[in-house]
Amino acid sequence: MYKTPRGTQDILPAEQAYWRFIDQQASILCQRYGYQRIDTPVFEESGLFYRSIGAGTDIVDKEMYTFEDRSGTKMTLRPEGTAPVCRAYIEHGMHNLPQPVRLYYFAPIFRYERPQAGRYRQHYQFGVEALGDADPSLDAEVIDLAWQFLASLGMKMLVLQVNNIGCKLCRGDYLPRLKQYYSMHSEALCPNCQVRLERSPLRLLDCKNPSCQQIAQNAPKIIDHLCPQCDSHFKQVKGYLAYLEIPLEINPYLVRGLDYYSSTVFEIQPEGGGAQSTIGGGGRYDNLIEELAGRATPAVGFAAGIERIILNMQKQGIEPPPIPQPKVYVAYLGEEGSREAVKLVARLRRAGLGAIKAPGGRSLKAQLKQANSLGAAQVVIIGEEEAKRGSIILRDMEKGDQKEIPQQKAVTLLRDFYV
RNA sequence: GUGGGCGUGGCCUAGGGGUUUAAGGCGCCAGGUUGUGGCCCUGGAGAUCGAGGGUUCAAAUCCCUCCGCUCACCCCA
Repeated sequence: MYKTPRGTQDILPAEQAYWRFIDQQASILCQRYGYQRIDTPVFEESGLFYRSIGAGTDIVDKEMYTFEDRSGTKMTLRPEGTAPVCRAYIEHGMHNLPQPVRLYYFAPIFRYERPQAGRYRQHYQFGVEALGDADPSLDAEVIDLAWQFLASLGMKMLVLQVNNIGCKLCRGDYLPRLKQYYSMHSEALCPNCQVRLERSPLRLLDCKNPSCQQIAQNAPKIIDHLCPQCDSHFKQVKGYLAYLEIPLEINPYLVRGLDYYSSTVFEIQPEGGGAQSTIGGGGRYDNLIEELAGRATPAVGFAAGIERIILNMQKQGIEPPPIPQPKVYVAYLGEEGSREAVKLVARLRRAGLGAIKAPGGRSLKAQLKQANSLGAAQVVIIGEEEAKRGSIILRDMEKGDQKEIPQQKAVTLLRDFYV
């Protein structure tokens, strides 16, 4: 028997209410904030991700779904959303639009990882990107949007962690200090961190290994070594967030796993969340577009994992609004009844009212039983006699009473009921 | 990639060598008289007990291998 590939899942009708709800809240909010939807291809040339996410990151080194197409071009299933949006920004000359350009996406993401709670090989992310403006208020806007988004879903007890990981300038000064400090403790570092020391020293700070964490405690923090510009930027972002009344924690160890981030970075987690608790994160990537196209374009963005959001909604007992089901069920008896039922169901549907016809060849009792378990509020019954008479029986399932009415009145009556 | 737990009808579970022709609950279908739901009662369909191999007179039950699911590490959304 065929099954969903490892780490993927079917989103069954029973779960769709969550997805509709989240999708709706996201697009309503984006509209309100002036972010426009963009959809990019599910796969891109592999190079885009190598150059943006960075060799040496887990994503690029071991998590990408890469294949050659028939022409021999290396393609990769999108492992994150920012780089494709930047590619689109460049490709379509969006620097000619009023800056910043505000975009959002809701798209599947692919990473070859061992699946576990809240982690999938195909998962969905809702993300926003604001490209073409370096103003700190834009950082705050993106964080605010992220925060309001989660709040609009009814999520509570969220923690926002913020850090600033500096620009090239700060790092030029800071990284040597960091490396120097860590070189003194290199024997005590985990094997991973031995490698990080050379390849991505910043990420030494957020190693989860206990002994590494101890070392990190006394390590110089980049937050204390920001250049005047970054320092001021960070202060302003914090200031704006205070005006917006968004509580935050400064986490000097927060470093994101993608190389393109600079300056502001942030993550949102549920309070006391365990493994895979991060439901959203983002930050500035002021150098990414320049690296991809040569034109300096500051930008800031955010992305949230939908599956993790749903997981947390369920943990918090949040129920999404249900997806409306047809309220009218048309039961019938006999061939004549079936004909009339088909006609009536069609009339109802064309009038914009949800209706379903009973399956064939069942007793009236069975039909009513099904109507009940489908949650129909009104059942139309067309027996042979009613069919002859040109009438129908309209049964209110909640009250349990019914009346016979002329067929012509059915749509009108049921429409009233629908309102 | 590493480690733990688990694999019995669509779902949840019982059974841990012979009394099992694999049991129960949910769900599905049908009946409980003539054309009427929700409760109740009765019946039915539906399982090569994850796969392959081995031990044994006898395996869902014991052993091995593989596969899958799941949780955790790593990393991330």
